[in-house]
Amino acid sequence: MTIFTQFAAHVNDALDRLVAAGALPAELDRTNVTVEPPRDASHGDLSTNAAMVLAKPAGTNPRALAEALSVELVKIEGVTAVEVAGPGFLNLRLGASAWLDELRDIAGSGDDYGRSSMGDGKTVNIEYVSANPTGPMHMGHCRGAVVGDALAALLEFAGHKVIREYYINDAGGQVDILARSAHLRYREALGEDVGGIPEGLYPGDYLIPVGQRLASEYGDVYVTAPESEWLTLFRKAAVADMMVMIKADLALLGIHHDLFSSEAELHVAGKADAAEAELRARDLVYDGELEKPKGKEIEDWEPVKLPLFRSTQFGDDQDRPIKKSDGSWTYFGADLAYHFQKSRGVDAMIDIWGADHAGTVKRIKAAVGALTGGEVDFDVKLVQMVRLLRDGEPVKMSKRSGSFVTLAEMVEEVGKDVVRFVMLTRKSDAQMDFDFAKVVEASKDNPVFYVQYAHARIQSTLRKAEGEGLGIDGTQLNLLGDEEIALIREAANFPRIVEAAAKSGEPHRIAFYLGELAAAFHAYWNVGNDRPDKRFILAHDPSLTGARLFLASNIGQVIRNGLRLMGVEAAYSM
RNA sequence: GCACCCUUAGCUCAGCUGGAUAGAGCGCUGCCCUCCGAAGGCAGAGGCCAGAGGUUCGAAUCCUCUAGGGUGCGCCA
Repeated sequence: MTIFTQFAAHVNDALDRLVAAGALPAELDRTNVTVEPPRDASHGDLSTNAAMVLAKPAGTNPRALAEALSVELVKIEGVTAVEVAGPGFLNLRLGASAWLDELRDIAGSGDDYGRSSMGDGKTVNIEYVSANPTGPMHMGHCRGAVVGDALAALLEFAGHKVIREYYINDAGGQVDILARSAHLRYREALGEDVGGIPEGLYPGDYLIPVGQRLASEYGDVYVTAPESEWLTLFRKAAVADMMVMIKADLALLGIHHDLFSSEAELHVAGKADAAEAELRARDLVYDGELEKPKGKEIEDWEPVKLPLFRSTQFGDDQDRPIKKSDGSWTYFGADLAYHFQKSRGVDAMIDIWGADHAGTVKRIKAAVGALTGGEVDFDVKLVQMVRLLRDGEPVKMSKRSGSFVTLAEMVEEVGKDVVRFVMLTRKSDAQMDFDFAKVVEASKDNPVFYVQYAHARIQSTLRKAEGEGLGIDGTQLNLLGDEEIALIREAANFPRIVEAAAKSGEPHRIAFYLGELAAAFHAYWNVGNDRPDKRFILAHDPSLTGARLFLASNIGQVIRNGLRLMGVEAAYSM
């Protein structure tokens, strides 16, 4: 229970008393009643919109209801003043003890401060990364990976049971190309001069060891054999190697999935057929012809009869095929089956996709909704592209096809924590720039540095105090004054931010919140520049020092909790 | 042609799912360090929230249209 939920309950009780007194009808919908800190701190500690929300249905006006409610609110313990303001806001002022209690609560909860039961133990499957198993992770995958991972941690902290899943696209044409590329490297490993890598195959050097492994395992058995004899075998081996590489890349970012599911195995298990049968039974799949696509000249267009999903019923501009003319599954068809399968036994599913797949969101949501009968919440979160810059100039990609800035290179240059933090400093549906020079700058306009610096400053202060024989003391918190309580007020927002971020699926809010908390801490710190009596360590006053160190240490706790949700290690020195 | 995302201070972006006088950093202006708390601090200027309608006690936030920018759009993945 936080200070906000606690007083929300008190406000609710006060409304009950008005109902009991006959001043308010009993059956009013109170879901829109909020008890929040006002934006402007001068308005008080807490603010409720109860009078404005309830006045109309109660058949009265906001000001009158506010006056009546204020009489009840002043009776609440801890409330020192109630004002009716503006169009009918009720602003509450709290005594210092309410905030000091919250500070004690931070200390008592420690790593669990901010944890919420909002999710009610519901199981959420979150699928993210799911990069094609054809090469190492590159920077394009990075943001989705970080956002997905942070969201998973956030949902877990907010009371959900979370399954982190990676969907391996190991059944499409691109893994056949991978197999052929591996075959070429295999021949190369056996001493053949293969020359350059032909157009249409993956040129990356990372396939060389795959070829070597295949060579040592099978000798020259498959050198001249027809593709049909080695394709499946090589594909499987190459995909396995790629996944080892991808997992290693992800580990560099501290990302570990609980579940890796394979598209190929899905087909073997007949899941796609089952999904198709289900959809046909509901007349959501039929055999029909596709229209010729607009806006693009296609020379070899021929109408063909295909099994189509009725996505136009759900707002798509045309029905979409689930199988190709050769009878194999389209990506959409397989994806549909995949979602059908993973919807079993979960309460909600979230996919993190790159914005380039935006066009397919509608149809997959429609299909999943139809297959699950709307029983499972399903959301697709799109992550926009990242532009890589260095000192404001776009980073040049190598001209050679198949070459890109890899995730490993990014992490190597700036570090895991910087990559993770920066990727969370924008709303995920807005594009962002990642400037290699700026993200490591030690200055105030670099939020990574600014937040870490606050934490490091707190820790070094605690170390310094210890060196002077002064320690944390939470027994005389009443020595803390208004400026210190302002800091507690900021820290106390953390649980609300966690819930709001989890509910909206927006982990970036944690990053921005930490920036604000750090700013509040630095501001307080800076008061000590001019006024030595406001410094944390006062050799002549161990009691006040102890109380302030208690405050500082718990601000540090909140920063750590926030950083942990982002997957970032807190710095203990800079 | 169509779909999705974006448009808030000179620049880069927040804005707590509809609340009060729209915020932060950078940049700009003016002040503030002869070690030990200036990789900084304080104050100020700067806004028709792209535009137009609508919804209601109340809109940057929700709906519709328009204009810009981005991404994507074959049975690819």
